[in-house]
Amino acid sequence: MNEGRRARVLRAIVEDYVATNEPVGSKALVERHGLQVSPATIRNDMAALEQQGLIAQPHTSAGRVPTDKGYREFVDRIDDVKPLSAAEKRAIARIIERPVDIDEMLDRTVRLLASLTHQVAVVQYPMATTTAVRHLEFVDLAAHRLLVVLITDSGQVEQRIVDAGSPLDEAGIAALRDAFNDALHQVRLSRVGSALERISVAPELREWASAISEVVVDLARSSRQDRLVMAGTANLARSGRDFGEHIGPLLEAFEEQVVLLKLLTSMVAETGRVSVRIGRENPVESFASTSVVATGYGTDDSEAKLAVLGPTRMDYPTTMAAVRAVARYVSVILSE
Amino acid sequence: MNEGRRARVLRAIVEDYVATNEPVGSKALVERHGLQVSPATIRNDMAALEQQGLIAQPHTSAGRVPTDKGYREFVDRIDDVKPLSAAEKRAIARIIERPVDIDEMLDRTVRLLASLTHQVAVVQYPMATTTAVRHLEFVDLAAHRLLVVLITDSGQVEQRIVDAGSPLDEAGIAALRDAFNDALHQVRLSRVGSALERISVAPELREWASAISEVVVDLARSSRQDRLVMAGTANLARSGRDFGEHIGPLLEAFEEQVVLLKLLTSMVAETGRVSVRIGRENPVESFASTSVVATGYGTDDSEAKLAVLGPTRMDYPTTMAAVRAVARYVSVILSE
DNA sequence: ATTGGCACTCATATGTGTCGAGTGCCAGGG
DNA sequence: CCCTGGCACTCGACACATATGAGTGCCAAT
Repeated sequence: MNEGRRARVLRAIVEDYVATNEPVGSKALVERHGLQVSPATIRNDMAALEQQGLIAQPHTSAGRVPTDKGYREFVDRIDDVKPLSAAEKRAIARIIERPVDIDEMLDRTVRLLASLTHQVAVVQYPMATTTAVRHLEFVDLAAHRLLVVLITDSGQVEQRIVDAGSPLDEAGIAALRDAFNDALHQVRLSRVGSALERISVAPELREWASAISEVVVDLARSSRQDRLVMAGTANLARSGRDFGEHIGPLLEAFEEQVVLLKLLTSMVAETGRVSVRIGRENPVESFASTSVVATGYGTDDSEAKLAVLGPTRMDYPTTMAAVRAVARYVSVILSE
Repeated sequence: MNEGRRARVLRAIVEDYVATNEPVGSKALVERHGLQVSPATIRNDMAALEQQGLIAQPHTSAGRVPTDKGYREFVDRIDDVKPLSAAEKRAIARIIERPVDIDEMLDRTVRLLASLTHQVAVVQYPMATTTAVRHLEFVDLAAHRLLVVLITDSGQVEQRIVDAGSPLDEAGIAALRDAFNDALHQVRLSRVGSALERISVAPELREWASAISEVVVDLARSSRQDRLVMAGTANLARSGRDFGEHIGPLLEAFEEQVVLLKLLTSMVAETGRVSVRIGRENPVESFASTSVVATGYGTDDSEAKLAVLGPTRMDYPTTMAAVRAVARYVSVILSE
């Protein structure tokens, strides 16, 4: 039995099924793909593929459909990711270039990715590991409450409210502001914790200082890293059938950013490499018929992930190409 | 023909239809609602109601279904909004109280509203009209680029990048920072524009100053007002059928925040009053079978809107009660 | 104004038969 | 050993007919 042809058959089945969303039979296969053998031969191959668990038939005497394992095989065999068309490349460059700020850029990026792939796109906020504290600002909100604003030299701004019980006057705030800025100016986010250990303030400010320290450490650690932007949920409706109608739990999972974040970080994907999780390969039950195509982006010192989510019956080559291309463009822009 | 009973019949039809999602017939009505008349009588009433365009039948010899106009009548007749259960009230108080910051609070609020109503919830960021500038911070990002951070005394933080072509050194940044903070400290957001007219800087900083001014004015004007938080899209899947399967355009509209914002602001709703738009009453085509229950929240000087979106076939009393209650609680918290 | 009776409508469910795509298997040929 | 053509078989999809019953509108009687 011809080994190379069997691989071609699998590829053909995946492609046809993705294109038509109908189980593909032996006859249609030879016609649409110019295979130089008879349908009967293909049937034998298909029987073998089914034996290996790569394809399955929805019911007796129907065509074959790829299984998760079949898609996996298919994806693993893609060696040269097909490049995007020139038009698409231009679109990417045009849309992403010259962003107003980070939020704006991520927003555009995620929309772009969604519209390129016709799927749901997700982008994680990037965090620069070399990012350092630029400035801390304290704003007196009302009695007992202080707004802490952390500005980094990569242009991120984080804020949180601190409430330490005892009142605080203008002079106190000024003293704290100076103390913290002295201690933290130009300190990397990853070192904020240790830098704060040797901060010294007047005794009556101790309580506030420790409360603030706690918050600042927290801000520095989780700075945006735990946020996601998403777009393209409307595309879910179009490909609704593909999820076996279990679209509800999926939408829920999408809203639960924690789940998505976990999923993304669990996909190792060193930058530049596109990794794929297919259907039940995902550790989440509601993703049983969902695939995730993810990759890292950003520069060495500013790593984050972006991904596309869609039905297992998805155009993997195109999606992977889009994900890779967008990640590269964004990385370039970010490194400037 | 008994006038009062006819109103009761309409109410009963709406309630039953909302509960069962099936056209309701004359017989079932008398049974489920203990009306002391025969089905034939109800049929006469129904004929009259249909005459007025309040109800309709999907096809001959099926039960009746409320029309948009019917729902409208029903909603207008709700005088005393039924209060929430004690348990629900406690849940609201517990979830919203003691927020870490505004973002956190709005996030919680919108999720709460979604889970209370089992619909999609939307909350607009509040803007205090009396809010004033607390501090402006300029961060040097790279050559030619400056991050402008605006901090208000209500604790909002806004940022944007300015790029004015010519380089700028540390001293220049410091000069600008001082000039702008002098001019704007404690100035209300609504007056930022005029306050900036009389700012004066060294000639070589003119170009930068005007670029920055433009950005700051923009920040002050649109400060967050144009952002929405949303939750509960998963609920769309559950009530999918109700939208006649046209769920796609709906999801699109939901992603297009501009549309939603316009819709919300077009619903006059003075604070404390819950207003309802039913189906085609909405000026947006894709909302043909969607209802919006909205209200204002916040204090006098800090107005914004929140709303619940769902199928026209929606439990209006409960939804309206939830919207009103949540708006009140949030207003109280905000005013502190 | 209300009621019971009655004929009528029509969406839905159920059953039956046909059709055809697709399969598995087998025996024959290169 | 692999490929091929042939053949019987399976079973979903579709069309069609029929039965069911909820619900209606109208009318004459109260």
